[in-house]
Parts: sequence; structure tokens; C-alpha cells
Amino acid sequence: MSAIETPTGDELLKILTALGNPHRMRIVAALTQGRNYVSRLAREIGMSRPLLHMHLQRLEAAGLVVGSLELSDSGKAMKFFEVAPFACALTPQAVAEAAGTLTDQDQDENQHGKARTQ
Amino acid sequence: MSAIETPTGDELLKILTALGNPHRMRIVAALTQGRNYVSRLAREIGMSRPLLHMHLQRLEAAGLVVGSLELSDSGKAMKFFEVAPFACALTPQAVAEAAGTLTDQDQDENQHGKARTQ
DNA sequence: CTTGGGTGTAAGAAGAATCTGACATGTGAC
DNA sequence: GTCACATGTCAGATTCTTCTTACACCCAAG
Repeated sequence: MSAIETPTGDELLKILTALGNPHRMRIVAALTQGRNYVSRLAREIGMSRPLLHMHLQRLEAAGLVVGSLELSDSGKAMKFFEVAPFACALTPQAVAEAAGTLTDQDQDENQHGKARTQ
Repeated sequence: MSAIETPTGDELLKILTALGNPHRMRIVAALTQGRNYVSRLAREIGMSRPLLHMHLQRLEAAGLVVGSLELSDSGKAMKFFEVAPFACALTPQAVAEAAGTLTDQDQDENQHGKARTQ
């Protein structure tokens, strides 16, 4: 799991745009110290909850964090998030390799199939 | 040179936002195959020259490419670009470590000194 | 002097990302 | 019922990024 992965162009692009944001970097940093649920995390890092929700969605879409909706002892629904054990190397060769598999201008929700534009 | 570096938060952020763009990824990929000058590169990858100029500026500001203004045999000024041998690992720990050294809201050009806003 | 190829840059439009505020929902405790 | 605390989502404003177009300059060749 801690091996250096070589994601596709679109995956790497999603990872980079997800991490290329100071708030999201700090979110990942906070989750590295342990899992947490949304409202508490929002309080701790001083961010509005809807905003944190959006950032977590972006991080989860990139596969950098994983969230699971659990029920606390009292029955309250709480969404816990934790970091995914991602690891990818950022080198010119890795970027060049990934750039070759870029689908250019459609980042749709077709990561299960392979519906090319052409 | 090919060791895994651990940049500061602001540096990593600049690297990630620089690479988190399909055009810039393709520019890095094109420059991996050899140095090139701006107008020719713009022709090859099918991009307007001012736009490529902006992207190259962004990549150079992040330290991912280096440009040098040279004079051709005929005396024409040509700006050559080549990739810098960057290498950094993208792991939760690296992100957490970098997030600790983020200056939050000022991304000014004060990477030489330490001129804080306040 | 005009043409062709190189450089850089600035203004403004278009589009995407970010952020706030308000709303709707559910559950347990008082 | 009302409060506190959790969830999610939406509309709109704002800000940032991206991109085009147009301009400026320099040098060599015809």
C-alpha cells in the first residue's frame, strides 16, 4: 500500500488540484493525526461546515480521504473521515507519463467505463 | 539531485497548483523530451503563445522549469525552457509536514527574507 | 522600409473555484 | 414542544484562473 503508484493522467490531475489548496492541505494534515467527524473538524480548524463539506468532497473524489457515515452511541449520525494511504512520486517522468493518458477536456463521471470523446 | 525533497508549505502549494492543470502537465511532458523555445513549443502543442508564456511563468515560479534567454546564430533572442530535475513525494505525512509551514494568506514574493504581513 | 520571426506584456471577457448564509432533515435530552 | 448537535444542500456573491486579442519591441533578410 505504501508503494509508489503511477496514476492515470486524470487521476493525477484530480489529486493535484485537490491538494493544491491551503485549506485542503490543512484538512489532510488534521486528519493525519486521527479520524474525525465533520462538525468537530470544522470547529477545530476554524472553517464553516458547508465549506469543509465541499473540501472533503473534493478530497474524497480524488481518493485522498475516505468517509463513512456512522452512528454514535446516542444514535446521532456522524460522518467520520480519515486519510487514505496515498503515495505518488512527483517527477518530470511521472508527470510526462501521466500527461500521455489525459482525456483533455472531459472530466465527467465515466471512470468506470472508457467512453472516449472520439 | 534525484533525492526526495521536502519543500515548505508554500513551495509545495506552488508546485501542486502549477502541476494541477492539464495544459501545464502537457508542457512539462513536452519539455521532458528536450529543451525548446517558446514560439516553437507553442506551435507544437497547439497553444497560443501568450497563453503558453503565462503557463511557463507559472511553472518557472514553482521551480519546475528553468528558462534562459539565448541568442541564436542569427542574433535573434530566443527563450529556451527545460524541465528542472524536481522530485517530491506526495504522502499524507509529507502534506501534513508541509501544511505546518503554510503562511496561510500571503503568497507574496518574499521567499528570500521573512517579511510577514503584520 | 517592409516582411517575417523572435520576445514580452497589458486589458478585458469568459469561466471555474471558493465562500457565506440560509434552509431542510433527523435524533436525544429537558 | 424546544433546544442542542449532528447531517446534507442550495443560491448567490465574490474572487481567482484561464484565455484571447491587441499592442509594444528587437533583429535579419529581401
